Amino acid sequence: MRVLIATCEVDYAGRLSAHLPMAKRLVMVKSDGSVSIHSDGGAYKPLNWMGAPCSIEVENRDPDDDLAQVWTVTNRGSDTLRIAIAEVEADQTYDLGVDPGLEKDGVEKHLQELLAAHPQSLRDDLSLVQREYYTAIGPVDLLCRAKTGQYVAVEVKRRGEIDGVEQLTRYLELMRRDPLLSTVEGIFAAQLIKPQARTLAKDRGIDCVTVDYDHLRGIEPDDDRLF
Amino acid sequence: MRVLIATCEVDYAGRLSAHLPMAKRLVMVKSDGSVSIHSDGGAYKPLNWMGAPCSIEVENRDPDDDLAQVWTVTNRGSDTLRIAIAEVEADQTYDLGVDPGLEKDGVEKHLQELLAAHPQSLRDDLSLVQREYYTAIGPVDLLCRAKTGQYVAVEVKRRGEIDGVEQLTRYLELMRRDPLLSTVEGIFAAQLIKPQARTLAKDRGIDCVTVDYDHLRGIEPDDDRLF
DNA sequence: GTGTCCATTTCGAGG
DNA sequence: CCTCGAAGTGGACAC
Repeated sequence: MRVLIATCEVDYAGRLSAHLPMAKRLVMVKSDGSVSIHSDGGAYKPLNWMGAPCSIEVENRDPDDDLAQVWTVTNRGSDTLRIAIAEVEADQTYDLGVDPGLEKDGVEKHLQELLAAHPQSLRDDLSLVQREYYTAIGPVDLLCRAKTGQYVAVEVKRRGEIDGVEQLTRYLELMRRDPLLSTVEGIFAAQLIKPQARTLAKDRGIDCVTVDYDHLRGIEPDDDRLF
Repeated sequence: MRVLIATCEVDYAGRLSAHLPMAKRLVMVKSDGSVSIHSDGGAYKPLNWMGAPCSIEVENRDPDDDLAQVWTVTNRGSDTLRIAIAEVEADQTYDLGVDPGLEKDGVEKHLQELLAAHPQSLRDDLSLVQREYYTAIGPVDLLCRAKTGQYVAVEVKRRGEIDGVEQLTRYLELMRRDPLLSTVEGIFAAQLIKPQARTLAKDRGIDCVTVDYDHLRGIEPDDDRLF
């Protein structure tokens, strides 16, 4: 990885056009060729960038020139990033090796697994029919069945917002065209459900259930005998 | 801005849990206190980060210890980022000043402005009633009216996908409850419309129009006399 | 502050 | 390869 601190002006032309006036910034060049230009503020997102794969062409200018170097970064498409460097304050290259990678825990998939193992925590008369039940327009997170035989489709979200309700509505609409599932009900399950989503769900006849991730994770298989 | 190259192990606990094994990485500390940890690959997104506002507490360890320093970064919520540093290869601080900022051209807002100025390019009998017409659930990009008096709601996207059709559908459903707008029609306008979105729009009785940004931008005010 | 929507979103999974 | 959905999404803007 190469890290420059340089006074530069940047122009991007591609999916949109963008311009950065001359100022001192950090330029990061990764070993895959990707380039990102960071300022000393804002979030982690760079001001400008070019993702890999791309190629960098460097043009050196005369010492008398206002510009020391001009980089032209292009990718396979028609995107172009032009970095005009007036002055370089630092230029270091480091060998970081390959990163062993990030391990995550607590995302939607995990929540879905826990609910698939304990559908009673959604409603005590439910049992699992299938996880990732495939419809023509996408997979329903959980398909369950009540003791009465009634089918129930469950959409699982980490945070319950309007989009999730729309998604479940589409699934329900499609599933109900199948005679076997003509009366399928919907449950919208999330760790936190926003009021707007709750309102829309109610309007659509969909039940909302908030789930406690930590509590679910604490349920040991042995605890099932309590039912 | 402070830039470290350090062999470190990182743990994040907050909206999820995440762990990074010991490896050499770049640690960027911005003057607002935000921290991001980058590897030498992937896109611009860091492996882990903590956005401002946050505070950093540094604990120095014994020289004999396996760890040189342990940073604990916390924000106002309950998020915690723990950076355990075994070895520091580089540690530089630079004064970058405040960035003059990015100027963009070609995003959805511009497309919306151009279409507001030339609604005939969507359908030749349309004139603009209002841009950003506010409904209770969000703003409709363009509200237009045909020569017959018929109202037309337009949703503008850079790329037309299913979400955009859902969005316009929600607006239409709500607007039609208003007697004045009870027959409002919908137009889905984008530079590129994906087949699934086109199919869904057709099913909902919504017209699709693909628009050419460069061509629209080329229409001079004088050209209007051609109508 | 909350709510909604855009983004050069990035990222990953699945067909 | 594309398509779709999730993200610690982040960021802007209106209410």
